[in-house]
Amino acid sequence: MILETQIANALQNALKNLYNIDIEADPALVQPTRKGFTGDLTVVVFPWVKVARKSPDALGAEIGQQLLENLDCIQDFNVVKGYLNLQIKEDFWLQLLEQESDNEGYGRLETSDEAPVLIEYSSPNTNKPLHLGHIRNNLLGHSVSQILKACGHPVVQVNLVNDRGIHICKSMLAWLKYGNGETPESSGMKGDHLVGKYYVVFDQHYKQEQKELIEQGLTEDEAKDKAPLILEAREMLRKWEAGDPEVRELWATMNGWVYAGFDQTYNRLGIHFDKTYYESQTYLLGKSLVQEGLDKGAFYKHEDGSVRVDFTDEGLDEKVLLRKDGTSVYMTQDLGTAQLRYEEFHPQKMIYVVGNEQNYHFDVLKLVLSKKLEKPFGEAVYHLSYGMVELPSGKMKSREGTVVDADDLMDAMYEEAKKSTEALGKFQFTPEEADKLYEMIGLGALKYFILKVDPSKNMLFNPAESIDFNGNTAPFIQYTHARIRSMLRKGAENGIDLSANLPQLSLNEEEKTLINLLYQYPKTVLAAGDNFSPALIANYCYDLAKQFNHFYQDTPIFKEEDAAKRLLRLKLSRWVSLVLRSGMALLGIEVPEKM
RNA sequence: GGUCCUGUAGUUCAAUGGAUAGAACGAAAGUUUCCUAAACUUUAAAUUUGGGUUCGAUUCCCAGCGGGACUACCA
Repeated sequence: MILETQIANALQNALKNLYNIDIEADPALVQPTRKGFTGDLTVVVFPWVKVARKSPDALGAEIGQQLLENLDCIQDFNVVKGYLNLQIKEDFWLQLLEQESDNEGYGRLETSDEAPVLIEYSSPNTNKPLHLGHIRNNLLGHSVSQILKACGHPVVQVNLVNDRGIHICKSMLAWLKYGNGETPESSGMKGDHLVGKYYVVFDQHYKQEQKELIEQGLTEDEAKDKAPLILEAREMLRKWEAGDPEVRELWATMNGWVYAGFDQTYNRLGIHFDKTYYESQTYLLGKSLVQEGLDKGAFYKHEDGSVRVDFTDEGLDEKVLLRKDGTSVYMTQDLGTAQLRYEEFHPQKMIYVVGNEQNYHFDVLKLVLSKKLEKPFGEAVYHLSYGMVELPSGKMKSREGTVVDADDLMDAMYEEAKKSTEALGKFQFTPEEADKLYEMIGLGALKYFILKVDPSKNMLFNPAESIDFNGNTAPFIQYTHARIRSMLRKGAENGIDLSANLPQLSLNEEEKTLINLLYQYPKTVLAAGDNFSPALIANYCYDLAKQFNHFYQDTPIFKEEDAAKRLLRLKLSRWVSLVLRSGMALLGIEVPEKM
């Protein structure tokens, strides 16, 4: 941002001096020069053409002349149709290279001591294993956390596990009836998958019962409501809420299986939480807030006994906050956890990574907290709303069995990575090295595939086509990194000292383009933080790797006879490898030394 | 019905209101006695339609058409 800020300030002065125009010295007025034009940075002068009463070309020339005279960093300028293109002195680029090419923290700010940003993500139910939708959630949450840290914010990552409710009772009941005491140990099944299996078993039997009842003359709705299994499940939930020891014990056991399974999946994905909340431990808190709102007259008791809030004047509907039987709904619980988190962490911001199907819910949550309960943290609530992962057949539906299981998908990616690596047969890896590499490549490809898409947009996943390893993918970037690392090892073997200083020398086009691109990295990290968008980092890494490969293709390094040029190119390569590693780490993706 | 989101090459994705709309996959054609060819080069191929605002619109506004979500005492 150094250049942009300097130029923006000089631009402000120039416009004032030349035409008595006042503008904000906004660094965003200075943008990278578009490919195909001469220059490094560009100012668009159209906005001031009218006020200055000059032609775009004349205006650009006059401003350019002022900047040239007043700024040391500018070498030259040219004007094309109102675009003022500035060329930066090579000295600036060379100095940047000398200063930053071995800085592993390049592009990252020191953590400040401001109030933390709290980010909730994952938020699974304990009645079924994680699927592709959860993967997008988890990857986004983790990556945004890393990006915010890199922007200097203290971050607290939290999970909220929905561990109670009718859905869990369904799995429990089916296991009691049809499980024959099956456990993860006895079946060799991962705990979350085992519990998920009985959730499906429940649904199958439940459907069968409904069918029979309909044949006896009941309507579909009646059958759904009167089937013996659902009555039993409800009874079980009632017992759970009453604290029945047997039900509670089974609940604890089966949830324990699920947590063990989740932990494996989380570990493999490389994510962790600073704190995990459980709905069973927090759902009561919300009720006191609902009471508080009732006392204040912010909510009202409907004639059927439920507590509701009216937002018809905000263009929304009325929303139930407490069921007529006094039990809590999702909203009740979210009110409580928000309060709890505020008291525990006093965060400047509370980010909820939740799919866009819940936009309405979070509009209401925020309104209730800020407008109705007048909580100081209401405005801190931020819904990081992301798009659905769709299959060619449409949305994933767990009940219809059209889900892509998270563990299966990771296994498949590993196998793909293994297959491609073995097909190339380039290196002899030990079994341990190979295993690590396949995991790195397979999961990298998966993570990148998901994170490169703008979070707010829906995306498509086609299970029939495996995720690519070529083109705009993680393996492409990983490969570029590995290549550079290999060069650096060779350089070290040949006794090239990368800490030596560069003499005065000039840069070729390829080199300058690369340095210019590396200069963009810190800005990109900040932009990714402002927009909560790992996609910006992913696309940056791809551009950098692509540009490096282009450079590498026709620029000799070890064969270069001029030792100074050789040194420059190696330093530049090292810098690229560090930034690639740093950027990929922000996405939660590791890069190999060899592949 | 109401509210909101969305529409870019055959396909999957890019483009703070700025220049000639970028990539990748797929298709066609090339590059290896040379630092890792999971690479590189070249070709063909796109802004849903109609208005408006603007010096300038893929981007902002309005309308139509297409797709999706929400509109639960589920989460």
